[in-house]
Amino acid sequence: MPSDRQPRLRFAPSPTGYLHVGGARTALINWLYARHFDGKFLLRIEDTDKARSTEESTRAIFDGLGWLGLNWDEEVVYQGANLAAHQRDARLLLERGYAYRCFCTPAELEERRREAESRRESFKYDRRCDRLDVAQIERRVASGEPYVIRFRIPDGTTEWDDLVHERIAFPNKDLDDFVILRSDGTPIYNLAVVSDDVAMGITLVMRGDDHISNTPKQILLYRALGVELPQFAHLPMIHGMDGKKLSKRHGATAVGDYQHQGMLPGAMLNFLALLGWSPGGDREIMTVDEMIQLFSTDGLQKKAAIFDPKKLEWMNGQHLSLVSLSELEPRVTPAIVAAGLATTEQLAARHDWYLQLLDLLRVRARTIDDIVRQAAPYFPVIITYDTDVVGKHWKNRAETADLLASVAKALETARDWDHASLETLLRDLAEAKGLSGGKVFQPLRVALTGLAVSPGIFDVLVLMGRDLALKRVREATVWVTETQQ
RNA sequence: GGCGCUAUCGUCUAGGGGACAAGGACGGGGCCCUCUCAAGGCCCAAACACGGGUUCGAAUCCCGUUAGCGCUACCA
Repeated sequence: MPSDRQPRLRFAPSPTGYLHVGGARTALINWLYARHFDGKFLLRIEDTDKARSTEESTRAIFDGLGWLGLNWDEEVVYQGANLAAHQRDARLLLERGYAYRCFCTPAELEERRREAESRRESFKYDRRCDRLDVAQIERRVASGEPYVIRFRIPDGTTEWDDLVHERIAFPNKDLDDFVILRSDGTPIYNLAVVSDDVAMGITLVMRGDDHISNTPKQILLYRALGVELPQFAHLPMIHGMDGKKLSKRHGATAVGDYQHQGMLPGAMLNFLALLGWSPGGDREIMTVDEMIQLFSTDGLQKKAAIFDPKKLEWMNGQHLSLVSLSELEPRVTPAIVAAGLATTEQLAARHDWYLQLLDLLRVRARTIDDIVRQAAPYFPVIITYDTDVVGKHWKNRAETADLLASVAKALETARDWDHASLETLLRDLAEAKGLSGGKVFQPLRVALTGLAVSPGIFDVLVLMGRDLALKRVREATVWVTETQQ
């Protein structure tokens, strides 16, 4: 039984695009299994399709996995490098009589497929080349006629106990004598996968359930090769909101897209894990370590899950507040710098202040981009006033200009620039003017931040500092005065 | 067409014969808190696809139907 060995799992993407969220989910579940059961998680790049594989895609896979923190335990295996082994296995199967040469050309096959279709029959290779006599085969091979190697499907039924589904069975009569080696000597997917999985000592093959129909073919290959079978687990697909397989038209499908949208890797992992796995009960928000600890194949889902970006955002907001500031800082800083608000050096020079700012802003942010947007007013940059907000809180320009001028004057007199003092000062001002707190604080918030959303107004003042705060209020006063009709 | 997989609120899910007039979360609606927003608290609407069995009893087990999805290459 595979269970008495140390579990060895692999994630085997083909480098033909970006790291898709579905792929990332598959990688994550493999990784969680390996980490929970103290096994090994390996990475294999399936680059045998030279035409579609690119180095850029390979890098994107590394980057995506790296960002998510899904580290692999041994050197990356490139399938293309195992060509000789694949050919050797194909040869072996031919010699042992499990496979045979087929001289039918792609054009002939296509023709027969079309005929079958017109007769509304399903096409299956008719094994005509398996009936060729030895002398004829030798003659055709000697003449240099191209041929492929086909695997001969035996009679019977092929079945296995899937870790996610239960028993899955395929009558062998429904299986086709599939090609394992092309006429140019390169291997076909199913052969390459089995050959590599055997070589890598994989004990559990966990992949998307779009591979279910490949599994009986692969099991037959394992048997013919005379090697021990791994366990299989087929994970459900991820669909878009319309229930169709997640694709480009659903918007962001690459892991990198979410990285750039300001998601935290921990939140992404948490969200992806819950798309097809549940720890049971009502548990939802988890750190990576908690997921590893809680992981169990019992919670694996059979049903395809729909990717809901809304829930991802919510979850990211939860993680934004949950992670330590030291973990958050390096995620946010590059975005702050990229937005031109400050340089890394400037942030380092006011480190305590910066952390305080982050701590205050993260409460009401759902993405890192939200934090950056809200952080802008605290840096000496030009801010703009949101039109909707102006219309709401600066409706009467003359009154607003008057109010802001009074606020500025009051703030100038502040002896101590701290929360308590400022609160006393401004509440007194409101009372003197016969206004409710909100009538003063809201217009002031707009003046300071240009936004309707911010931390408590006194925290904003303290964090902004006397000079910048006063500058913002004076500038707002001028702006209000100049824009009134 | 053939083969396979799947089926609980709009979405992610709990549940695995009696604890279910089905629980949690996102999203939606409302209220509270409050200087705003977020967070938080409280409340509301919202689901066992359908039909047969098995059983004293079915969301749960079995069969069928339907629907969705996947595969059906000298792609991976």
